Amino acid sequence: MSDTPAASVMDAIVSLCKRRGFIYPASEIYGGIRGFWDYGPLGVLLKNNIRDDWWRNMVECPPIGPDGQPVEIVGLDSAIIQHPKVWHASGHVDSFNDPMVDDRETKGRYRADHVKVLVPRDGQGNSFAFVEDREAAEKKIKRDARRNPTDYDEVILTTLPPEAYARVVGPDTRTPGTLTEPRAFSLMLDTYPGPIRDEDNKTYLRPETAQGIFLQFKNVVDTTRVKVPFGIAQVGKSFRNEVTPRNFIFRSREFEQMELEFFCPPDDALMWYEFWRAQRMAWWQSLGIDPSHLCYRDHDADELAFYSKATVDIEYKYPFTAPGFGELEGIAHRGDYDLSQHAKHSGQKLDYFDQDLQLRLKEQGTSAEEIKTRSRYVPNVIEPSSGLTRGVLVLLCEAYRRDESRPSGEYLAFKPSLAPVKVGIFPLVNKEGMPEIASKLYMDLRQKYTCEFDAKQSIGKRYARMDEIGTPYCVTIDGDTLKDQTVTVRDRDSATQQRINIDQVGSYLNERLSG
RNA sequence: GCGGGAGUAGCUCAAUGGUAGAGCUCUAGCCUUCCAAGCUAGAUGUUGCGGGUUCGAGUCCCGUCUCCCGCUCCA
Repeated sequence: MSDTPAASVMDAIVSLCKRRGFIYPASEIYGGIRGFWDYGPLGVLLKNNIRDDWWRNMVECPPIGPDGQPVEIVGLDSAIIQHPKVWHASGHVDSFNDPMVDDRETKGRYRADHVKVLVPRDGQGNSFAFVEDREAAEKKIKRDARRNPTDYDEVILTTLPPEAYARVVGPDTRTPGTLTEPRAFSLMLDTYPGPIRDEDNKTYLRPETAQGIFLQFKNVVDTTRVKVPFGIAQVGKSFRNEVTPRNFIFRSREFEQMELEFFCPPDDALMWYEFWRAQRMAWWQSLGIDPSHLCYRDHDADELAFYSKATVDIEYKYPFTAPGFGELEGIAHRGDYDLSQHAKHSGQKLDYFDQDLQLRLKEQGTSAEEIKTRSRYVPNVIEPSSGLTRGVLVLLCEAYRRDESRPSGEYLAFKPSLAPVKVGIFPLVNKEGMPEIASKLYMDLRQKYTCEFDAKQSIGKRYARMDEIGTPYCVTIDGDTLKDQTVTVRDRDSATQQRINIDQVGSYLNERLSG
């Protein structure tokens, strides 16, 4: 990428995406709607190409496991809307509803349940709030209230009645009464299935596809021949009320995820976590992303969800985070949290009887009692969860090139197999039999590849157009084709040409576009 | 949600309170034997939206929406 400032690189990418039909603002003719984007003719091709590659490498041709055998993964497409109890069981209703308070004076914002308050025991005078720095609050007590901190009790802000807020001094100010009352931030989008809008009907648009997988774990085990360890993969839309949708499609309120829930025996969970951690990085690199633009970020212990034993993010160096990185995929060791939660809330048994393990333990001479307890368990889950729409953004950022020496000035260097359009087919001149030959070649190639036939304007303009949308190859029929059946194939990245026989075009493309 | 900046053709941008423009793109035709060539013609605007001030508003004022930057948030 050039040394242009990050903002201008992003602006150029956003502009190119609209100009050439990759991504448009949603509802644009009505002024747009915050956090939503539409994928245009080329955008949907690019997105589908990433999705199909993921599906192929997960479900149809999964990687080879640690034991040398291909891992077993099946697909699923669950509903976006599920029973409301699902989201209580999963923890989303509680954890996605953090009450927040704002400080009108300092413009700070705090999670209300993280704010603690020192309240005078005799009820006289102001109270002093703090988040972590209790000493600062005590200092204010001594200096501003001229009292002893031991005269105060520590309470959580949310336990105070609303009328008490007027006498609370915010964490980063010395004036009382600047804090707003806690406001709930619901990070899930509500919906009311059924013709009558009734609070009893209230449920949510899923904030992740994963829960649908857990809900069908039992059905998949009972109705297909899978055996633990195995995975269930799903691609689909998810919805979150992000406080601040920002950075093009990076953080939007409707987005698309590619998630795998991999179920394994508790004893092997750490091994599978390491396995997927490596596999997922390898997959992103296989899409043509420069390894130096990707990194792992292990979550610190205090950052982990309470049920997670380990979580790592795969991050990408986006133009708007550079030189830092931003999240692309998370791989979480979720323990047995999800299945246990749903077992508890639904009253259904979601454990698994492991016959293979039973047999192995028997061979090892384990006691009958131990075999019994160890071969029935709630599987642990390793969850590689990636953003498909973030993947689109990453490939656009990664492919974007500036080259002033080119007619187009900029082009997209997608890995050929992922490019929205694979081949441009042009008659050099729109006469003398060339259009007919080009048209015939187009009709032939379109059976296998996304192709564009273009006979308009100068050849340079046509090449430039193809550069801008990232088409890796252009086949041109010229005067020589009429004499010796040869055509030129132009390579996008080098802008050089090669002359081959028209009959070899299919195999030429085959070699370069498969994988 | 807060603060700052911005919004004019598909894109990039002009226009002292006085007739809304340019370049590129795009379309049609001519021309053209390899990199946005040339010629001709054409299309695209309720100046984000809604009010107000004014004889007259793209321009000034108010509201609102969207985008960008910084906070905040992102189990």
